[in-house]
Amino acid sequence: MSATQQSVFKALADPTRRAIIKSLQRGSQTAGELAESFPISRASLSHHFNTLKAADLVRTERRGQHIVYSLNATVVEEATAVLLDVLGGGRRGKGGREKETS
Amino acid sequence: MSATQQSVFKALADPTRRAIIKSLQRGSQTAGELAESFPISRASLSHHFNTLKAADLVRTERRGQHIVYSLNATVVEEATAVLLDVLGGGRRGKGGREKETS
DNA sequence: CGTATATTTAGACATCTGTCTAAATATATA
DNA sequence: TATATATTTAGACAGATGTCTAAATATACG
Repeated sequence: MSATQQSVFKALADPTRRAIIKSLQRGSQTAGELAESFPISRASLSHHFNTLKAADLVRTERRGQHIVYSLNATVVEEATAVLLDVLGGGRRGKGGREKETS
Repeated sequence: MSATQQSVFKALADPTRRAIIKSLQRGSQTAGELAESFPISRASLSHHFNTLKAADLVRTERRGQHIVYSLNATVVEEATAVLLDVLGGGRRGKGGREKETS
């Protein structure tokens, strides 16, 4: 399954990471390709990649010297579902507390 | 309109604040009522309220000594739309607001 | 007015976060 | 092997975040 709900929302809280996600939505990219789109050091970018990987929002695959990043849309869907649940009217299981998968 | 996209995702990044939002989905509550549900001080809770208000995720209304908090579902919907946009394959919304409203 | 209740603000403090530069690791290729 | 390229890791640092206690503010009521 995915990482914790907490790690996903934490990852989504940074604008650079949201931009990375959005960029990957158009297709997989190597770390170097992504780096060309962002005005921060490659080391900082790598740090963001770690956060995104911890949330399972992106997957990686080595291709020669390069590492290819791709979006894991399933986790984005799960985050969407969490928000939709808040909107949904919430007659959840008989007065029971929702299990907050933090 | 709503606050920045950044303030909304920042607000959603904390599990206590997500729980507050979820609690308010069942109906408006006073600060004191909410405080009974969370094992942190009222001062800390008030701090979270400020973050949620900054994101326009909640609205307040004074009722006597009490302050009533209610969910602003519109902003939750907007956050959902941002995530759906990532999933959607980049179809543009009318109005063309592609700018990252960080 | 004076006191009780409800909530927020102020100040402090430890921890987390995003960034950087420098160094390390991994792969490709001459 | 030696060297170049790609990416990550290590260490440092300023600023943000979440929490607390104590004090301040706002309203209600005797």
